[in-house]
Amino acid sequence: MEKSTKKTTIYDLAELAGTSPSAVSSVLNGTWKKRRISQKLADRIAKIADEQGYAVNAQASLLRKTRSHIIGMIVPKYDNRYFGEIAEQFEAKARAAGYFPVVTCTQRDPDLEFEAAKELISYQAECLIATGATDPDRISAFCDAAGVQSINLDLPGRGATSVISDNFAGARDLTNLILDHLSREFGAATPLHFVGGRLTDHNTAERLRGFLAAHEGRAMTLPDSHILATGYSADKAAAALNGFEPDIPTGIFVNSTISLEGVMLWHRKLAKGAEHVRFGCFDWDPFGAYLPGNIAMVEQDVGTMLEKAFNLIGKLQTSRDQILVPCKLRVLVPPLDR
Amino acid sequence: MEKSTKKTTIYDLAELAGTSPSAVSSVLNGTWKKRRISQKLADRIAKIADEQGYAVNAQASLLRKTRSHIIGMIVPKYDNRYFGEIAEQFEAKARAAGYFPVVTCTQRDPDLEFEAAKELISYQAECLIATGATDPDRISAFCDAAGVQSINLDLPGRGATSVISDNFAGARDLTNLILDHLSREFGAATPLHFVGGRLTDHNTAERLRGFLAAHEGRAMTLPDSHILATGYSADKAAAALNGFEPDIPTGIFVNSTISLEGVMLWHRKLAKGAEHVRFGCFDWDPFGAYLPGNIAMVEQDVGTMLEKAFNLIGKLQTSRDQILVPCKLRVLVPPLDR
DNA sequence: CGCGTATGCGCAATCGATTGAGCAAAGATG
DNA sequence: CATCTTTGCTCAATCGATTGCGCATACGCG
Repeated sequence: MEKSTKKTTIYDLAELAGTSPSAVSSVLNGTWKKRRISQKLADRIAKIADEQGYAVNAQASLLRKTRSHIIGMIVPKYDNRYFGEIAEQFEAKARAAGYFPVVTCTQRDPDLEFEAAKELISYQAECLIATGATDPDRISAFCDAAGVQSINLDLPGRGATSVISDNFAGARDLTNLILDHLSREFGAATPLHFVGGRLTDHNTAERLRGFLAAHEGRAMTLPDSHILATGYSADKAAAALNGFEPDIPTGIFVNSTISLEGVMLWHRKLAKGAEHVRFGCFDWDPFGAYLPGNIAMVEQDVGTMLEKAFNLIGKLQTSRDQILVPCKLRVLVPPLDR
Repeated sequence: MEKSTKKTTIYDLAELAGTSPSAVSSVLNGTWKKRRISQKLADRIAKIADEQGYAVNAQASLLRKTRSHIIGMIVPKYDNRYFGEIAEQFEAKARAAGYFPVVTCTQRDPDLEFEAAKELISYQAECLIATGATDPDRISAFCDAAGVQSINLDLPGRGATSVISDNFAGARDLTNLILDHLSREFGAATPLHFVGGRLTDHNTAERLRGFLAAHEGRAMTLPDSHILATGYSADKAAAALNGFEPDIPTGIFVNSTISLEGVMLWHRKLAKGAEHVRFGCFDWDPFGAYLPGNIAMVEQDVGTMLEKAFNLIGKLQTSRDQILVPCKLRVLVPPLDR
């Protein structure tokens, strides 16, 4: 056990084993059979390396090699289960495919996103998956210039192939489900409220489109005042609903779990009428499923989305397509009789 | 826009700018003033680098430099808000301190944990924070051998300084709170049930100790059957409670949010008695706060824990201390009159 | 003009691992 | 014994950026 601060290198090991650095290198990276190193020497080197607590210097190694096997992902937040699951499954799938995954969280900050992307490219990432990026096109443009493949996940861009949820269909189905439920439970349904998200954001726009389509399909006209796209913040969602005291059965389409937190803040403070509020949420959370009044949640199909994304890796991207992945509608209430 | 697959290097830029690689290097890494490069040449190089979409090769750069500024973290899962918050705050604090954070998720798999630690050390990480590691000592031993500092977070080890929550005090306070609440709301309290976790696990052991201490403090004897440390799985927690139909006011100490999911599974299926079940959970989840019957949650103080951990970085660890960080008790019910 | 100092920049060694090429010795073949 | 093949290993160039050192040229000053 040397106490030197310098790390052990293959040159140190070579000296200890009385052999050359190239022999050490090939033994430790598994190419020794190809290089006709004897089993005996290989064993000796491996033993010494183990004793010395040797770890290869990835910087030196990767500098020489042609491929890094690094694959990067940018994630905006870890404050919900969706991105957590994306990160976790991404890492698992990447490792299974022989990659070294590096995930970095960029707080929905466009500049940080870009910096992080640049850093990942500096580390010679072979592919970059930008998840929920605020400015995906800037990232894909830089990746293009650097000759690195990029893929958009969750939010589409025009600079690279995008794998996204089918927000329109998911939102339409969820809206229909809430409306149906209101009719069955209370005998009639009135137009829902739409809470959360930003209208300039692609996903919110698509979900609103599905929301409106469901209402149109029933020839229901939706008052403008029912659309409360207040952004991604619990407080803002709660503030937007503040003062709203539903005196008839009422349904709410909640856009994202963070908005759901806001809706719950409002809901629990309702003096009256809380018992005939029903809602559904576009996004899944295990505890969301147990909230009083929650009818259904839309779960995005993370596994399939990542599978599609991984299938794109290495393939020449011939188009800037959007790959739509259907969502799973999780119904939380027992079916009512009709 | 060259279409070559090879990446732009400082040599390419030097040629384009009609200067030397050393000038390019110093301009791009900010040391050009020290090297007395003229503003004019610096501007020209910066412009060309920008046009070419140049990104420094971190491998080459770090190989030459003495410090990597990389700091690694190992996280077991992203399936709850706790670890998500740890990862997010770690990255933010690391960046603020000028580090390049790399977080990797190891699925509670001891071998994967070790492999990931080794990889991070290969990348010349200067410090490794092992969060909730299954086998922290193996990791710190390897870090020691490689001359890399390691810190344990959330779960203690004997090989490195550990920053952990004060599980004992948190659990004792939560238990007392639930017992108090039962007394006030229903006039009397009976011994609680303890659901979730593994008794061999340090945190569960400490929490159980706090749980028992609170009962002892009231001279309550706890039947062995009340301790259901069924591991970290919602299904197992639900199964352990299966058949339990409380006919008197009942309190449950839920150890971790994943167990809370199981308790809710059981609770919502109760034929009767659900209305006098009260529980508290050791761990925080925003939606957990809105669950019917939930009295309080214990939130671990992630910010302070990470602060303490960051304060250790670079400091010579003179001891293998445990640094205890108090938890925050989040009371979810309005105070009852006495 | 002569000498000292400041300015601006390039040369070449270096970091640690990888890898094509090649050399020496042992073994096989006739 | 001579020649060819195989075995086992080493040499040295290389990846791209960093950095100590040193060489010009320009400038200041008496």
